[in-house]
Amino acid sequence: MESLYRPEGIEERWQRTWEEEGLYAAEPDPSRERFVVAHPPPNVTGELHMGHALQLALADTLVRWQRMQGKNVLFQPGYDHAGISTQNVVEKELAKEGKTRHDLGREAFEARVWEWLRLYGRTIMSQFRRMGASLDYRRERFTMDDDYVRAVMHFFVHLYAKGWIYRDNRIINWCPFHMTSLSDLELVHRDVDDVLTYVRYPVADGDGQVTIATVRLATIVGDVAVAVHPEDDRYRDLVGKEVVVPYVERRVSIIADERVERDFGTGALKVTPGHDPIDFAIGRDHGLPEPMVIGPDGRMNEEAGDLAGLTQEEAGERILAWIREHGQLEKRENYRHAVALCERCESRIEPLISLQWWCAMDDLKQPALEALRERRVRYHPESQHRFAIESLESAPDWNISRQLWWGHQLPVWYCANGHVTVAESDPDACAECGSTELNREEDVLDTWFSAALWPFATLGWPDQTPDLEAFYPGTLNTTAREIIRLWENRMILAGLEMMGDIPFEDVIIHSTVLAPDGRRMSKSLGTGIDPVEVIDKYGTDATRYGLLKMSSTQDVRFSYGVIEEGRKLTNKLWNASRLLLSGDVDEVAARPKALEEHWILARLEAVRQELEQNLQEFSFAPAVGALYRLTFDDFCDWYAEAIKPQLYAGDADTRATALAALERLLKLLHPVMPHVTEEIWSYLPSRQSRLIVAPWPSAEPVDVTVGPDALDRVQAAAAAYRRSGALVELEGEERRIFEAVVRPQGEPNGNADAEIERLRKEVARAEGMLGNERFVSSAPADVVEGEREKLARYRRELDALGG
RNA sequence: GGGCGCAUAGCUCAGCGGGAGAGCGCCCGCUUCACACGCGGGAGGUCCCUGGUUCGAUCCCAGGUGCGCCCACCA
Repeated sequence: MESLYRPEGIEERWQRTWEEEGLYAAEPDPSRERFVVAHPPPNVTGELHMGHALQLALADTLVRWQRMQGKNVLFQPGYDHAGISTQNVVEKELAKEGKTRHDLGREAFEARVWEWLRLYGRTIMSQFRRMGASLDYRRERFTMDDDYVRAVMHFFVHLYAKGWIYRDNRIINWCPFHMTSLSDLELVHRDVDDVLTYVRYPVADGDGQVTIATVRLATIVGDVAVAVHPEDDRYRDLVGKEVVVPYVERRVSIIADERVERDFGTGALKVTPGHDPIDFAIGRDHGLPEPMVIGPDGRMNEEAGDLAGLTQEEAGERILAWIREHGQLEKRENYRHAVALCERCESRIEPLISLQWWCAMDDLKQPALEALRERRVRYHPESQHRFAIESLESAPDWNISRQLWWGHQLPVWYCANGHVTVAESDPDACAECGSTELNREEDVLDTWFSAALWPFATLGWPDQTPDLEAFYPGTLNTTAREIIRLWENRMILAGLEMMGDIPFEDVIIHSTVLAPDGRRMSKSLGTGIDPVEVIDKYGTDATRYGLLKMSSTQDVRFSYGVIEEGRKLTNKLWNASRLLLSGDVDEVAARPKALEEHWILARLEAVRQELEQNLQEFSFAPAVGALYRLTFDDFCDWYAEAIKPQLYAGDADTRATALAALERLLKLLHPVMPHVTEEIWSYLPSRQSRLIVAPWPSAEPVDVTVGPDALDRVQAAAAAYRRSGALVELEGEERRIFEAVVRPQGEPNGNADAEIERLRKEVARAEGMLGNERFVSSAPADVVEGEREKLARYRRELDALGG
């Protein structure tokens, strides 16, 4: 064993060994309690990023801990086909060849996606392995697997039969690049500099005018009304009258609607139902026509008359010129506001009316809301639980159709007579008229529609498989904040609807890892840090440690310092075991006799409890902090130093006990740092199995006759001596330990006077507090008692120093 | 505009009613037979501001300031 721990080969070797020996494998076993984590399936085209790395570190730590506790663990891996995202990647490939998907046609394009995936996709699991993630890789699932597709169709047909899936013409978010609708959750908003134009609409049959403000002049030709707030005194008399829309010179009514903001612009809103969500809602309620003047390509269409074929910008300029000529321009002002963009291509979203498939949420979400309110499913931290409930309560009907080619095609067929047939597999004839001329709906489903089934479709559902029986409902899920509405909530409602039970009990919403400068990690900003590079440099164990240590707050800045801390911990542990494992090693048995031996076993037990408490509460940062202090301060700096004389003297009991202590330390560290601990474990003569499946220490009761505070006096004396040369008198075992640990460090710096001075100040402080009657009478008894004990100890130490 | 969160040592962050802490960085001393990627010691802080509660507030409450993330149909 060399003195520097080198993780490279060791980590890779254990990852291979664990997997080959089947130690990640999960099989149904009703005799054991289960622990099931359906890990979020990454995009099939994806690469490991810091969010994945943190997610894996958190989940795998819990998984390994539970496995050591003897639970039947299923840690489920797999991929998501990620509709629009994957299609985007392959279309970019095609673009390099100067082709579009339309050049290939749908079938050839789909074949091309599969081919691309065969060559370049599904590579992320090897990176998951490098994170040490103990997923049952034999069970890898893909949301486009035949069985999974069957599950998705079953889900759709079920919801349709209940009347919860319907088709309707509504305003939707249209991406003119991808030529598809998008849900609200697939948009990003960004501030842009725009111009707000104030345009006068003359009142027909009379004097006066109404001025409206708009940033989209081109949509004027689609205006069907002007709306004002019903309680706006400025316009009260005009409601019911008509105004003339500029350029098209069409007469439209002035209507009253509460959705109009009185404070914005002039308080008058031009109503364009075809191209604005609010206008659409107002239009529907007032029974207005819904002309669309912008086509799916983002250009003006035939409805726009002589503007047809122009871009919106060009059309806007023509209209502006017309308005100027007619003296109807009031003013133009710069205006910065947020616009909606496609999250994949950042094209500006066109709101337009389109015939789409929808999933009604009102009934579907009720059981999920109940489960959340009753806390049968719990989000952590608590603030996210409230957010999850609120966002589910307000969830609108879900646009589930996408005009893409990559995804689950809707199981819907149209016959020549216009009837709709919905079936799990290709129907021979129309369910209504028997027509055999059937055309399948071309749209595919929103990726999240299939993802909602992940916890049970991965187990063979809709078939009643042994796996489904054994591993549903699951236990835990981990995810990022922005995924709550897209995925977590939908898994809960799908699980309750189809399985009659929740998919998991706890959801950990983990931190967002920001770049070291506090900005978002993103490739486009150049602020991303590749976890694989971090692993290459520091090792997987150190990276896991660092990520866990960072994970305490909602948003964390990535810090190499914390990863480095983890690396030092692996190195320290490595060297401590070199000390304890050198020489003749033949026995591992806790036979504590000396004070420090009892003490370290008590410390290990105390930290075991602290660790369990922290992990149960998903408080990872305090957990790894406790492990660090245990290893460095307690195990190495005190215990190992204290036993050195006996160790060098060849005392068999000391060594056997030391190895037993090391064994327990390795077990506590293993969930966080699996590789270095398994490597050291392999040198222990007593080992009967791999550390990964060794029993958690709680199964081995330790005789704790000496408390964790047994070395307090020695440690205080050592601190005083090192700080000032003050020699507190110690006797017997305490003196022996003091000399073993402290003396080799050389002579102290200062002199005893400084220590005496410090102790006097402490005595004065404690006396002051205990002399305060309000404190003694109102503070908790244990606090007062604690102060008394401190005072007594300070006085004793002062006496010992002759102060 | 809404929600959530954060402001503590030069940096990254713990602590969250009774002594202000860790890691890194910095300074000093140590080639001590596990580790110099180490050991020991040290310097360094109106615990963001203003009020309130309390015998006592970095910690609880209210308000303010600054920052971050998520969400959002004021055209």
